Amino acid sequence: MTKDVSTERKILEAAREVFIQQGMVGARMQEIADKAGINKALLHYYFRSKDLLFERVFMETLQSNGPALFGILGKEMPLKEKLMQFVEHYVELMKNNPFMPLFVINEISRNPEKLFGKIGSQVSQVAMGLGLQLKAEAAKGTIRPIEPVDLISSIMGLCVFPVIAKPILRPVFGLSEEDYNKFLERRKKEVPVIIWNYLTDKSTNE
Amino acid sequence: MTKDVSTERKILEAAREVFIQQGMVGARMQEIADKAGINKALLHYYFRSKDLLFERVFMETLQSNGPALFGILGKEMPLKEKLMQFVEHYVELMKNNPFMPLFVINEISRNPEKLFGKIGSQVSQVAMGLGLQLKAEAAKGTIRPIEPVDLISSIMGLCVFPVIAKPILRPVFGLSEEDYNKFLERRKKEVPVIIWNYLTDKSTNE
DNA sequence: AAAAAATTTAACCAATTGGTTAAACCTTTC
DNA sequence: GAAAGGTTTAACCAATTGGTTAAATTTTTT
Repeated sequence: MTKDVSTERKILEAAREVFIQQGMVGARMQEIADKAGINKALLHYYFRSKDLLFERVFMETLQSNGPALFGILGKEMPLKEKLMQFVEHYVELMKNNPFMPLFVINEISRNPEKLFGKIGSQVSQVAMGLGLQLKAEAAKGTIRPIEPVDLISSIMGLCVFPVIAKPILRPVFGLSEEDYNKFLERRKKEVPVIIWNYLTDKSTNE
Repeated sequence: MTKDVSTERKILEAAREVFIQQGMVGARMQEIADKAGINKALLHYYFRSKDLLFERVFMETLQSNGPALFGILGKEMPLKEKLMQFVEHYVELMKNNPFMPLFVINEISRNPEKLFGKIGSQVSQVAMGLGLQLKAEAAKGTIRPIEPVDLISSIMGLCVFPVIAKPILRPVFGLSEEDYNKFLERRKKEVPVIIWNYLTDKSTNE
């Protein structure tokens, strides 16, 4: 069954599922083999060790999503437009891969150095470009002065929390699955409003 | 050494450190015993199994922080005041326990049911109270109408992301430890501003 | 059809790990 | 000083798990 898909891909898909749900430590090679419809021997025949397999899956996960997402911030585009597009893409991405953010955060926390050499420099580049735009806009007086870290942390925090905290939020606020989905959709509109309000507000607090 | 501290407490402190840094799956009983300055036999003599020990540590973690923190939202107090106090406490709490948020989120994700019976109902109560206040203020026209989930998710997301994403943010934005701490301090002031701006802004977007 | 590569089977190994046991040794309590 | 409980030591067990091996079988390539 599904013979047209290469075994390597079947393994990678299976591994991705298991790693994302169980984490690197919790994942079992046997479970990955089962889910891929093969046996452990063949699994090791393709990817010599658990570490190598994980490395591959993790990097694929990042590379297949990171560039497109953060690329938005690097485009030549008005700030507000960037903001809306980024949030839309980011929330949608997480809606389709709910386990991803926690997975990424966990594994980066477990091994911060590994990451930076690979994709860190690209993101840094984007951050720098964004920084210039923020400075220029602030000089024109169209937005308040702000550091890129502050802005990106705010945007991502607003988007990511509802997803990673879903198991807490749903019972505490008594949300049905449908309620929760509405809530997520609301974020797509509201997060840009929150951020844009903040950026363009002239009043000093208090 | 430190003989006045009961062995039970020494174990719990050690276990807390190990669990928080390694997670439930990654933690090793031997490491906990070592860090507590005792041996594995005694460890099992006090807490029969890893599961029981973890249960105890996890609940202590929640119960020693949750009520005080979310209690703020339940107090009789102007919204803006709640907002500022909550953020101040929350960020400070995480500054002193940087591994806690990721730990809590992970373990709740691993086992959502276990939590709700214990502290979920209290938080629900607080959420309800907050909901009434939000409705009353919105009726008076002092803030925009908003659901408690939306508000709390926004506040917590803005506070928690800088902490859990620290290993990403620091290298990507080239922050020194000092820079990062300044950044965190900035959050204490800025998060309430972001939220309050959003709540009190009358303009419909675009 | 022959050669090469992919896949299965099944047994096996070594290391780790949660947990146990039993005897001895301290320390405190009564 | 006897009893009881806390603590150590050290060996041990069973289960899990990452990884290996070798031979047999199937599929693909040439």
